[in-house]
Amino acid sequence: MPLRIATWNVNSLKARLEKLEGWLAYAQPDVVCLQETKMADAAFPAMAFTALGYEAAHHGNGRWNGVAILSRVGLDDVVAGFSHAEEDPEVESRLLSATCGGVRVSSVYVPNGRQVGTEHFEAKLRWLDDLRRHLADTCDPEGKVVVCGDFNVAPDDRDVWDPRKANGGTHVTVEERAALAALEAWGLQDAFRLHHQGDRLFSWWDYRAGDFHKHKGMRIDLVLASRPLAEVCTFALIDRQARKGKSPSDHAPLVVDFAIEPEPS
DNA sequence: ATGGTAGCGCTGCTA
Repeated sequence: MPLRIATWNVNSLKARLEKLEGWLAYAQPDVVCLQETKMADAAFPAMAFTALGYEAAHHGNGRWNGVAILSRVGLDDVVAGFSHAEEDPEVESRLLSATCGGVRVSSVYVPNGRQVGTEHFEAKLRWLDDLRRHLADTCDPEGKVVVCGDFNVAPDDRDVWDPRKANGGTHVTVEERAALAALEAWGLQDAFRLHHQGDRLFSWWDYRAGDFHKHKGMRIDLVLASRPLAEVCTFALIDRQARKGKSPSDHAPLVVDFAIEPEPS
């Protein structure tokens, strides 16, 4: 059995818990990275996941952001935030790391950036660079490392519904793509692209204006894998079914399989 | 079509 790792921006764990529970039973992931739980740690429904066989860790402050990792192959050495916490960017709770079955897993929720040219956009670029530094400080790219989450960057024009219309907006700028490329240059590969080369294979669609049904979205949810894992990546799928039905998240989950045996914790 | 929807939580912010 391969090790199955998934990532899903659930856009409120409280609103999505029932849907997530059903999806876990259906997709059978070993490790799940969640983003936008919009929850405080005290409200995290750990018991719901325990009942399904998952250990869980959460890092959230309440109303916005919030990340979690669920694992049924062990959950050790949990760390919230960056290794270098000079300016304490972790007030926003966008990064959580843990070792699961011998894989160093990070769940990331990269800042949206709002508008190009604003302080929020600059903060997004700094955050991506902080993530690169954090990984370089704490991980070996020749080891088993995955960085999973909502990167709020569409890696290239195939990942945007209309590159011409998106031009000038966030998620598609040269600067954001360069920051993502710098992460990859450290030693990570976009696992989805190891198995799919097509365009318009999106993971997020705006709730507004019926964008999902117009196929107007972006691929911004990624699993980045170090070389030893990328070499044994056997499967990758964006589960569009989970974006349908009653009360969906605006993101679909991404599922990736690696042909490795989980190491005991 | 510079609109539109969802979540949180109670007013407007974030996405």
